[in-house]
Amino acid sequence: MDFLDQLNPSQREAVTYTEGASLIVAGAGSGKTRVLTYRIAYLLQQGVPASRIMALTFTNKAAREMKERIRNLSPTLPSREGGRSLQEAYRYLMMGTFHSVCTRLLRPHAEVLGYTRDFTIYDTADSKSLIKAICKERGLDDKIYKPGAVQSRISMAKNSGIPPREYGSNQQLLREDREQRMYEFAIIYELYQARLIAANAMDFDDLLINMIRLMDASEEVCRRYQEQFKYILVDEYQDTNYIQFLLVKKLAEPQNNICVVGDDAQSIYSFRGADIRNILNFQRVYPNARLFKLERNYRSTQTIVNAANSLIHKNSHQIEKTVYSEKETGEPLNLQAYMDDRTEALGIATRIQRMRHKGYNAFAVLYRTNAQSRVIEGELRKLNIPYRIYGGTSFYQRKEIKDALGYLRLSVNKRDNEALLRIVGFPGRGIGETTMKKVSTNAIEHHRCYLDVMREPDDTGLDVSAATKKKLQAFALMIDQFSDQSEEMDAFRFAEMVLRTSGVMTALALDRSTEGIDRAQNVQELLNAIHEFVEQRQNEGIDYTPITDFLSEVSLLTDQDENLADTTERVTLMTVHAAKGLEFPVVFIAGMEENLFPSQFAVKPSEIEEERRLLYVAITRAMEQCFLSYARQRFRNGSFTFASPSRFLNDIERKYFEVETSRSSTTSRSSITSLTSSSSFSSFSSLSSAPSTPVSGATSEIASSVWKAGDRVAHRVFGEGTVVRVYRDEVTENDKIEINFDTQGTKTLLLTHAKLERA
DNA sequence: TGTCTCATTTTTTTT
DNA sequence: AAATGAGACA
Repeated sequence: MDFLDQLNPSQREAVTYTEGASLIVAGAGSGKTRVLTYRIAYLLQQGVPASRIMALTFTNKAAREMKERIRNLSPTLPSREGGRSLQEAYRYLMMGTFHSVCTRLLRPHAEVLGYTRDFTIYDTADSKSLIKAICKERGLDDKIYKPGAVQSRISMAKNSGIPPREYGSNQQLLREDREQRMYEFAIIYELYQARLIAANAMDFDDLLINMIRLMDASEEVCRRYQEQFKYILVDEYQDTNYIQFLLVKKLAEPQNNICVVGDDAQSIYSFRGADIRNILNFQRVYPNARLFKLERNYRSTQTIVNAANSLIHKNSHQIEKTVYSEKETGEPLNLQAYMDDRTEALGIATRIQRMRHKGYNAFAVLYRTNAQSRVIEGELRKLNIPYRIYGGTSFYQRKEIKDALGYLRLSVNKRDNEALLRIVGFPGRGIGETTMKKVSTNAIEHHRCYLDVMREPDDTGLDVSAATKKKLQAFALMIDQFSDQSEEMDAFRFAEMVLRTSGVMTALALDRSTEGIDRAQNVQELLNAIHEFVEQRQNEGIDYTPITDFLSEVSLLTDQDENLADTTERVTLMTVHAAKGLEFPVVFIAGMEENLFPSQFAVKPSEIEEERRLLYVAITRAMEQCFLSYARQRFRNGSFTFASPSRFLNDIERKYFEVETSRSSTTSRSSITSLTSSSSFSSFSSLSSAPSTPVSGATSEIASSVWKAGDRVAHRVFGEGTVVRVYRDEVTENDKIEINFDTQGTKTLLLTHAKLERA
C-alpha cells in the first residue's frame, strides 16, 4: 500500500512537489503537520539521506512528535537505500526549533565568531538582569529605562537586523527613543552586546543572528551547510521573524528547495518580532514558488469553522482562502456571562463536571493571560477535577533550579557573569552585594570576567578586606575545580558532584519547611532529568554526554515541552498562545472582555487584528464544542475591575451562537445582547445592569463619609462582611479597606471598586 | 552581610 | 496577587 494514499489530492500534491520553493497555506486543522511529515517521509523514500533534510518547527515537542510519526511511517516505505534502514533514518534529520538547530550548528564553529564552543545561552531573566545592571552603572532611572521595555526594544532591533553600531546612526530609531526619553538607549544596546560577548554568552536572538554572521564570516562553513541541507522545511512560517527569514533564505541557496507551511490567519507572535509579511511576500521573494492551499478542515464541526471564519474575515489583508469542514454541523457556540471571575471559573468547572463522561483529556480551558489560571485552578480543585497547567513559572524557571543550573553553567563557562551573580549568594558564603559591586566595577574596568577578579583580587587592586579576599578566592577555587572536571564525567555524574560539593544540596536539605522540602525535591528532580537525558542519548548511540549538551538543551525548552510522561486524564489549562497547534474536543475560552481579550496593550489596528487572530486560534482548537465566557467584574492586580464584553464577540456572527430560550429560565442561555447572569447574588438588583464606570454615586457618597474600624460593609461580590481596618478616618476614593469575610478570610479592596453600604 | 518588614508598583503573549 | 524595592535592624 502506498502511504500517499492516506492523503487527499491537495495534500498529496503538496507532498510530492519537492524541487524548488513551495508555499503551503494551511488553514486551521487542515492536516498541516501531516503534510510536513509525509513530505519528509516522501523525500526519504525518494532516496534523500535524512541528514540532508532540515525541518524547523515552532516547539521541540513538535519536532519530536514529527520524528516519531516519520518513524512510524517509514516501515511502510520501500527502502531505496541499501545500507541504513529507513526506520533508523529519522534520527539523522536536522529537526527542531530555529534556536535549537542554530545552537547545534553554531557550537562547532563558535570560535569563528570569537566565542568558545562552551558559550552559554542567556535566557530572558539573565538578559534582563544584565540590562538592569548596565542602567544602574550609568545612573539611569529605571522608571524610564524599564528593563523589560529596554530588552524588548533590543530584541526588536536585533530581529530587524540592526546591530548596535547601526542603531546609533539610525535617525528614525533615535527619534523614537527621544520621544520615550531614552536618550542613552543606543549606548545601553552597545554595552549590552559587549557584555554578552565578554561573558561568552548569547541571548536568544544572538543564536539566530550569529548563525547568519557565521555563514557570512566563513565561506567554507556557509558552503558546507548549504550543501548539507538540500531540503529545508519550515513549519509555522507565519510566525518567523526577519532574521529567521534571512537565515532560511541563505541556507536554502542556491537550489532553493524550500518549503514553508503556515497560516497567515494564525500569526500571533509579532510581539516577539514575527513578521507576517514573511508569508505574505513569500511568492515575491521566490517568484517560481508553487502555492498550495489546504482548505479542508478535518478537526472541527462546521459551526466552529464557520464561526471562526466569520470572526477572521473582520481582519484586513489575508491570503485568500476558504476553510471549510465536511464534518457534522455540530453544536452552536455557547456564550456565558458571569458576575465575576470566580463565578466564571465555577461555571466552567461545573460544566466540565457535567460532561466528565467525555474524559478529562477532552477539555481545555484557554485564556489570554497566565494570571487567569489561578481562579480556574481553584474552582477545579474544589470540584476535584484533575487538571494540568502549562506555562506560568515552569520547572526550569524556579529559583532553586536556576541556582543549581547556575553552578553548572559557570563551571562550563567561567565568564558567565550572570550565572555567577546568581549563585555567589547561595548558599551564603559571606559575599554580599557591596563586594560584588566592587568586583563588577573592577572586572569591567580591566576587561576581565568576575571570576578572574575574584581569583586574583590583587591583579585589579580590588579594595576589600583580607577576610573577604579569602572568601572570594575560595569561591573561585571551587569553581575552577568544578571546571577542571567538567569534561571528565558525563552530565549526570558531573551535576551530582557539583551540587553536592558546592553545598547546594546541603543548604536545601537544611530547610525543613514545606517549601524547603519542595525545593530540595525539585533539585533532585533536576538530577533525575539529567540522568534521563544521558540515558536517552545512550539509547541513541551516543555514549558520552557532557554537561554542555544538557545545558544548551534546557535553556531552549518551550512550555509545551514539559510533562510528557504523565498520561493520566486531566483538563488542560493554558494560554491561547500555548495552545497553538493543539486540539481538544471541548474548548473553553475564558475572559472574553475588553482590556483582556483584546489585551489592554493592543491599541493600534494591527495589534487588534493580531488579538483577533489569537481568538481565531483559540476557537479553532475546538473539535466539537466551544464555550466562550466573560466576567463583569474581575480581580486584577489586587483589586476589582469592571469589565465589558469583548468587541470580538460581536465579530462572530450571531447565528453560530446558542439562541436564547426563554427569559424566565433559571440557567441563562443567552444571545450576545441580552446576557443574563447565572449568579446566586441576584438579590443585588442593581447588578443586572453592569455599570460601565467604576465610580458610582454610591461610592462617592461613601467616599465623603467617615468610616472607622468595626463599621460594617456590604460588598456586591462577597456579600456581607465587617470592616476590620480602615487606613484613615476620612476615606477617599483611592483608600484601601480591609474586609473580613467569614468564608474567605481577609481581602483588601480599593474603595473605588468596592460597593459599600452601611449595614 | 543578611534578613525581615513595610510600601509601592505592575500590568501579555514566549524562543 | 505577586514581585520588587527601600529601609530598619541584628
